[in-house]
Amino acid sequence: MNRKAELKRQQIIKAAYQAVSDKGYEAVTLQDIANYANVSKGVPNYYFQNKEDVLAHLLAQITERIYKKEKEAVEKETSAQEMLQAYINTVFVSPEENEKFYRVYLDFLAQATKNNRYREINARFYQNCASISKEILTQAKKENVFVVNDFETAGRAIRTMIDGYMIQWMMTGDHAQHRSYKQACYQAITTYLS
Amino acid sequence: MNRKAELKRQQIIKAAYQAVSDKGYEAVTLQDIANYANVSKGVPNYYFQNKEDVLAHLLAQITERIYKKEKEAVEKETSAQEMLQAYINTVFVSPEENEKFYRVYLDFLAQATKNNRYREINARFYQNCASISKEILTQAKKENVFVVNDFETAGRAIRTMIDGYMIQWMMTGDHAQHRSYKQACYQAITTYLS
Amino acid sequence: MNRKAELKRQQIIKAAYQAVSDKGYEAVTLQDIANYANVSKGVPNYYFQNKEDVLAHLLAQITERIYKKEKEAVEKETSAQEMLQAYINTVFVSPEENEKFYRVYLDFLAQATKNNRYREINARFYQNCASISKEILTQAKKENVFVVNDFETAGRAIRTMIDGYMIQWMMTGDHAQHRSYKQACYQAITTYLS
Amino acid sequence: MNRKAELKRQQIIKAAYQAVSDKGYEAVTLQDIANYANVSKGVPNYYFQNKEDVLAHLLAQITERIYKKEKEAVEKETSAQEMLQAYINTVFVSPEENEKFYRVYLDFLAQATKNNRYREINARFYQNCASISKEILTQAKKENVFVVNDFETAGRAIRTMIDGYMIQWMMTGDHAQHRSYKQACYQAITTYLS
DNA sequence: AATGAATGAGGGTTCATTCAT
DNA sequence: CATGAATGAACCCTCATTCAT
Repeated sequence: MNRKAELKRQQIIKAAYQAVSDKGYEAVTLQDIANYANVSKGVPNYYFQNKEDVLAHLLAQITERIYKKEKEAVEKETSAQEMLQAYINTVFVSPEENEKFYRVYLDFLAQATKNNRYREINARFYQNCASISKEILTQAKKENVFVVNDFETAGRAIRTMIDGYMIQWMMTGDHAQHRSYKQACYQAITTYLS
Repeated sequence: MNRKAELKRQQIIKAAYQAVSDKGYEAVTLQDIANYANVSKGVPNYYFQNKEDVLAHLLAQITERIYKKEKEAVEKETSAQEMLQAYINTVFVSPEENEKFYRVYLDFLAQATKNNRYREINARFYQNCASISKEILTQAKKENVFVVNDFETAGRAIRTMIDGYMIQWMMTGDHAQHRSYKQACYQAITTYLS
Repeated sequence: MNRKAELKRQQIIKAAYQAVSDKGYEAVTLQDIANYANVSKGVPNYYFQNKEDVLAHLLAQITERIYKKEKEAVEKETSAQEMLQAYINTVFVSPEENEKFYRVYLDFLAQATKNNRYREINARFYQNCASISKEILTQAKKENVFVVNDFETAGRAIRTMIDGYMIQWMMTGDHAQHRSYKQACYQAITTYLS
Repeated sequence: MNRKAELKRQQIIKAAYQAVSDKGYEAVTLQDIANYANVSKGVPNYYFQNKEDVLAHLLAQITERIYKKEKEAVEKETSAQEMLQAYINTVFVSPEENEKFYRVYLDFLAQATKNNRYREINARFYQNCASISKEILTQAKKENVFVVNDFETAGRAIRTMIDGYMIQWMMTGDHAQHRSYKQACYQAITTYLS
């Protein structure tokens, strides 16, 4: 039975992702989430403590998924250059998906400044991202491509540029510029690492 | 009379700044703003069309102020190195002020993905920031310190790193690390430009 | 379940009838309606789109009910004279009921000049009233009592006098004069038709 | 000085007429009235006790004016037929003016069922209207055109038909039908009196 | 386990009224 | 006299949450 409950929770979180992406973090209602999940209004409250609890689980899940996708993509490659490229490609996957994810993620970042639960979830995400950078940089060192000693600092810089460029692209509101921001991001990172 | 009204509007915007910083964009109420301004509930609506109007004025004002401060600080200096240092110093002015500003600013960035008015205000801010970078890079070229040809791309990279590092620092929630993030940011920019 | 909901809607409309009759169309609040229905504040909004929706349903219902009552009463009779008498008797049913209904109905008439939805509901009511008059006049023609050829004109005249006398009686605010206004109305109509 | 004050009051009442006619009794605000009168927001409250006081004076004034106009028009004529015709012509003066006046007047009638002050003002208006009818009927008796003994009853019937037809016309919302309702009204009255 | 009716706090907004200037 | 800034009550409406079924 616990198995069934977990499925239901997944269904609700998935619906919440759609709902928040479409309506926005502040505009979304539990009714919206229930509608997207094709369940009745009381269900989200039945499977979660309250609205914030649903959204916190959503944040935890989407950051976890994104991380796994990025990690997988990077680990498929062998050379440092390819790994970095794969990383960036997976982050800048497509205008549509990026818009959807970052709309939600930006809302969470904004909330996280006042909400410790969100902050902690995001901290884990950052750590995970750092581990990806570390993998790439370790390989780069082996290959003697980028010679970086302080993995932590460089990893932070990489994520900084990814987030920074993504936000700047989001602010343009222009899908057509997605490719150029992606390239600029890749360029900036390699320039930085060289 | 118009003078007095302008002062009142300032008072309300200032109160809104405090209120949004404390409660967050979505949680703040007109009652909160009125309370922070020590006026009655109806006053914000008397001086502004509606809640969004108050907040849009707030965004416009804080971005404008930040820009002017940064510009002034940069223009006081003569060498490119000092200009960049002054820029970063002004951006990373203090944990307290940065926390206050970026709490509000992050909220607006999140909103801007769904609200054109905010998006436009932010676009102007980005342009202004680009003009500061340009000034620095122009001087750098003269001095032959950083040799950058594409000012736009480099300017974007600079702002990207500033925002990126600031957000990462915000997510730590730790005032003590402010200095180290500032240095990392400076380092990353100079590394990138070299 | 739908059955239950319909009952609830009826309950709210009935409460709205009382509330509007007591407080007036413009003065009545959703809170009033909720109070009269012995439900909480949110219920009217749960069963209806908004306040106007409640009131439009109220208008539609009371005009429909009045019409049906009048029609039934008229169709019970056989001679034209009796039919007319029954019509007038049903319209001028009692000071209490008339006061209640016309308080509400007058409010709606006043609103109808600015609100198309109300105007249309009233137009249907007028048509229904005209059909009653037509039935009476058709019978009268058979009996050779009143010889009227233009049913539409005469029907309009009948309703005109009914509404006109009723409003004049309302303005007296005097229940005791109800009978005399009813008689005057009947007299005026028969005089007009002869 | 009292003279000047009276002028100001007139100015406000006139503005209130325009404002109520345009916005409706329930929608009109003191700000609207002040705007139409080209005075500041505080003025209506300065010259009248409160909003209702303004509106009560408005009702008293417009009914008085209408009565005087009707009376004058009737007294210009000599024969009973012409007097009645002049009466009806003055009442049904034009679609525009009638719509303006009756929009306001209907609102007042609706209010009058719950507001004694309005009721009394309207009662005086009805008396005045009755006196006009009486004049006409007196002349008619002299001429042996309509032989009516009970002036009060007949006068009431006349006003009933006037109000009734006017309201029915208002409900059509159609300026083009104004003429036909006027004729129907005249016809109905003469039929009734014959 | 799931529903959805019901609650009621709290939001933004409007506006009559007051009152210092 | 006149202004219009300020007040705050009251409106409609939304929605998270509860709970009987």
